Amino acid sequence: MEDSKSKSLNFLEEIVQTDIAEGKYPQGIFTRFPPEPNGYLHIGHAKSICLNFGLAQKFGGKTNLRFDDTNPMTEETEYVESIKSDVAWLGFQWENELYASNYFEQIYQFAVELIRKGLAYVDDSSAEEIAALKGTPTTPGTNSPFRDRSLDENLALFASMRNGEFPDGAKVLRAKIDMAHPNMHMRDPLMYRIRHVPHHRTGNQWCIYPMYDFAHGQSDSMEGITHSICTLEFDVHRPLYDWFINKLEIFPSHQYEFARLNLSHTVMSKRKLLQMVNEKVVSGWDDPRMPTISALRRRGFTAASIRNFCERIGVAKRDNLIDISLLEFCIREDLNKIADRVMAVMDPVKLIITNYPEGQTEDLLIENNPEDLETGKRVVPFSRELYIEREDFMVEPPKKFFRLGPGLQVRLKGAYIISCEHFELNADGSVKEIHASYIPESKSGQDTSGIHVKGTIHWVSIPHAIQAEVRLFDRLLIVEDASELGDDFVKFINPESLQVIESAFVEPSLAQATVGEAMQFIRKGYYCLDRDSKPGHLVFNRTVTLKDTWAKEQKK
RNA sequence: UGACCUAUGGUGUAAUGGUAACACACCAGUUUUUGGUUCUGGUUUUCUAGGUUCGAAUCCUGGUAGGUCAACCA
Repeated sequence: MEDSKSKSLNFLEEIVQTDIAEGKYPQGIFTRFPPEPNGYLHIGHAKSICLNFGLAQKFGGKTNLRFDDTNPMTEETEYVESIKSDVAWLGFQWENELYASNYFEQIYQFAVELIRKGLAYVDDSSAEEIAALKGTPTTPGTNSPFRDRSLDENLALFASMRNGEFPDGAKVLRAKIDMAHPNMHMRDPLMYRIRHVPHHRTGNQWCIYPMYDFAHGQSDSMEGITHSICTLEFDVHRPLYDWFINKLEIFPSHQYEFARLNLSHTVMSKRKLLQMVNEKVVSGWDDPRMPTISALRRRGFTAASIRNFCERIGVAKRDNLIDISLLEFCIREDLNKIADRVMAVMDPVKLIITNYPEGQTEDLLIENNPEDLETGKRVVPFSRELYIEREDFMVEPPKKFFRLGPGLQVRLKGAYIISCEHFELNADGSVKEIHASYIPESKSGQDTSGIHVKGTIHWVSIPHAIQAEVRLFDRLLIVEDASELGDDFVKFINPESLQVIESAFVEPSLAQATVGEAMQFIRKGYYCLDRDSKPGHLVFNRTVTLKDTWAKEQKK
């Protein structure tokens, strides 16, 4: 085998491999990604998606996309659409697009069957009463006064529930298990509740809806899901998952749990993400600072980089906090190979090449990507007056400063070596303009000057440059671990998570940029054109900075 | 004062009773017309106490620490 030396399997892959080796699933393995359509997908979901689809792909199985739409109060078609497009964008194809609501009739029949078996009963108690009789983790619960209704009465009452004869909350259907069970989920869990609420798919067809525990396992089973993977908090649900399947004597899907993804410097809970949207701390679900798939996409992350990230974080059962620098590494790794290099000056200062003829323009050819010469070259106009980055010039440069300063030389990327002659200051002491002379025989690609300079800086030609807005994004929170933070987590939002540069200057080739297209602004970072761009007003998002060892050096 | 899950460098993940490794991060150096990239090297690890064994990160027992569970949410 070509990859006999391949990496060791994760614990889920081992389970699948063992099951296959034992011939447990001759029909092949089946997984499913089961989101509730009540919000947008985030990078934590991406982990689950990669796990579910990846598991099936690796072992020749298939994966369904199933919407867990059993709560009509919270679910909307809008979310269904965004979830589908996110999963597809991530690069996965589902075998079937399914909905738990497809199974409402069958699930209802399952419930009737359990009533017939004496394993379910209709309870007239209120939510408060049920909670009161439930006990606590350390004290057993008490049987409901309605627990011993006759089979016929239960059947009739459940049918009436379905027929809409009772208002919301008047009755529920419960499994008859054990009110003293040490696992709270086994203390006669609710199976059905009454909700006179239209459903985004079934409309007014139903007024009773199955609970998660009586829908998820049953849906898995009906679809022949062999390996139903979910996050750790469902671990305590597994005995119930198995109990229903057992008593119903249906296809035995099995549930396995893994630890959810936690990312440093961000929040992941739907509640907190929603809070930021509602409090307008961010501009929306796809504000590029959000950890949602749609935000990452807008920010310039590639699907490949996210898949790669999910691969690298691995999967296990212990709580984890992944450093966001790994995500940043993954996107840099990908973009380094595929992003064309261009020049953009964020904080411009004027540079005049004193010995370059006024009015002259030179079309320089500069490689698009030194990592991939196949990408060819582009034309970049050069002239007497340029913008360079303010931080690339220092009036009193320290020893290890390889850029421009009085008497210093640098190369202008793809152009000439220049020598700084003098500079002028504004009234406030800031640099107004820099005067330098160029060395004609040092032209990039045909340099006969014999001069070697330590630094190369980027630039744009003033008469040719395009003014643009640039949005610099950085880590959302100033704290690593947000898990301990309450609603006041917004206090810890990084004030520099968004900085807008209204007037940056980019090279003219960027007039042709398309929304979402990834590019590297040389020496600055990876960027993409935002959808807010309009003709005459380009808006760029910074996906991630380049690694900056100089900045690190300076902090020392 | 319950049930269940978990414990390996700074962060993750491997090692499936036989030399604790890989990635990120960090630190050096190399390369470089991006202080990017590349390449090389380095620092840093088995929660604890017993037990089984020729041999334990791995198996057993106790302890400790963290997490999950008491929605008519999923």
